[in-house]
Amino acid sequence: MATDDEQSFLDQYDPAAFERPSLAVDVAVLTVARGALQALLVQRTEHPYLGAWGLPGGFVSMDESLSAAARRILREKGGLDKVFIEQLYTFGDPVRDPRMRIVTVAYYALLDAGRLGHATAERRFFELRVDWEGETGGPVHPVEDGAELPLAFDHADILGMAVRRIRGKLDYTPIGFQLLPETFTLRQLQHVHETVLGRRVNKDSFRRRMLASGQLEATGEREQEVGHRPAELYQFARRSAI
Amino acid sequence: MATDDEQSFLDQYDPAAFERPSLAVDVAVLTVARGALQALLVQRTEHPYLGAWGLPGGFVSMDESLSAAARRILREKGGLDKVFIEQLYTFGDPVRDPRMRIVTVAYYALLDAGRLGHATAERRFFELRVDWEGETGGPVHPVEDGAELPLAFDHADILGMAVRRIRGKLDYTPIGFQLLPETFTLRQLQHVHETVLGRRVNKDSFRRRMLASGQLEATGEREQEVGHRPAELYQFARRSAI
DNA sequence: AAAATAGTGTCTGTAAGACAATATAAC
DNA sequence: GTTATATTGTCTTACAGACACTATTTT
Repeated sequence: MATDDEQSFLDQYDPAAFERPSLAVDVAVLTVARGALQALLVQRTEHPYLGAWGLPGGFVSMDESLSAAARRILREKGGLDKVFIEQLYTFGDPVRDPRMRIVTVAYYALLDAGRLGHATAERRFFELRVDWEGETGGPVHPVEDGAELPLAFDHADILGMAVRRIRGKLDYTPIGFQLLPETFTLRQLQHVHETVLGRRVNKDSFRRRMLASGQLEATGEREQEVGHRPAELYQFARRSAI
Repeated sequence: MATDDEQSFLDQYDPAAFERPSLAVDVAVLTVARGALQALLVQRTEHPYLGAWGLPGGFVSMDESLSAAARRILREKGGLDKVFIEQLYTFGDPVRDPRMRIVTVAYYALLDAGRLGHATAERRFFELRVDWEGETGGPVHPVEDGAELPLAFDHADILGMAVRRIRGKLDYTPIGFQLLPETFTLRQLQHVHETVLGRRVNKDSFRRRMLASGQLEATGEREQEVGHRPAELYQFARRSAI
């Protein structure tokens, strides 16, 4: 394929010739649990921000794609496998890290509350406080005992971006299902939407809209032992039917 | 601010200790002209893809932000200043560049057709062919004399992502105005929307929706010498009034 | 006057919000 | 039966699409 010219160029090319930023990946792992939006945080074991909480992250290896790096970090630092991830935004302020120039490609991951894993002293989920409506607003901080927890680096900005993104996508794409187990009731789905959006939604139109969307498939099963009339269990409709 | 421990850590940190990808920025400059969506392409003067057309791009300097790099590239390689830009997506396939590992942060820029600058042999706008509807679909190629023009690297993927992004944002954010001069008629705005979306839109409801959105401000002026009843000229309503 | 597009008014269909009525489980 | 929520049906309102009609400019 390559011409002689191009081959000789490639042979002579020195990849180390120029100084370059480091490249990292950070992942905002979000879930809905105990009626609130929550994010997975890990306690830093290195400088800078030693001991502070932050998003799981790490450097991109030379031979892995960005999404592969995100999945590896989720596995290594979050103990999580097979979760939904999507690229969020790339943060490249020259002074976002005091050590050196580090550009980070942020991803977000969505998880149903049944798969949180076990909390440890240095890795657990924190409730998020979003003090703005819709997609207006800036950083989002976790709270602990009612107090805002400061985060390392610009990770509160990354969480803010993640919340804006999923609020925006919730009504147009099937990401709400990623926050629920395999089967769920319409009430559970509505509850997830309300928690993510930070506002109540109309029950009747939510129900009609979801059923009309073609994204839901009735399983014929019903929820059990709920102290009232049990609701039908649905699952996310794979595109196969379309 | 830094503790003694942290200071000594920072002093000893060696930024060159690990191999890392190169970091570049590519910009998809889009405009609507001659009834079609167009993109600015430059002819490559180096290997790889010597002589092929591609998006203007370049490496990120150590002390500039990503958006500053995008603006610098627009100025240096596109001869453009003060244009609307927004981050699009980061492309990091390990083999997207045959030379070495290069991760690129793609931006898109929107320009009104009156500011295209003068075309040169190695830098000009090409019409884009989008052969899918809505936001479904993959790469987008430029066309020249009816034939698809192959692009360097994964730049057709970047153009595809840019088209999906602006189609999705058009109805919710005021990006349509970025593709028009300071003042414009409702027909011109509708024409821009139709060209970007790749489909006709209903004139009456478009007009009602735009006027009700509060994003438009009548100037009191009218278009001149058009061979029919002249339309009112509008401008994008700065948020000042809200 | 003819041509062409701007702009207004009205009707219809669709979907959301509101609310009432009925259904079905646990207790 | 009581309680609590699921599910269905109906009415109202808001808005998009469609279409008819009037307005205003150039030729």
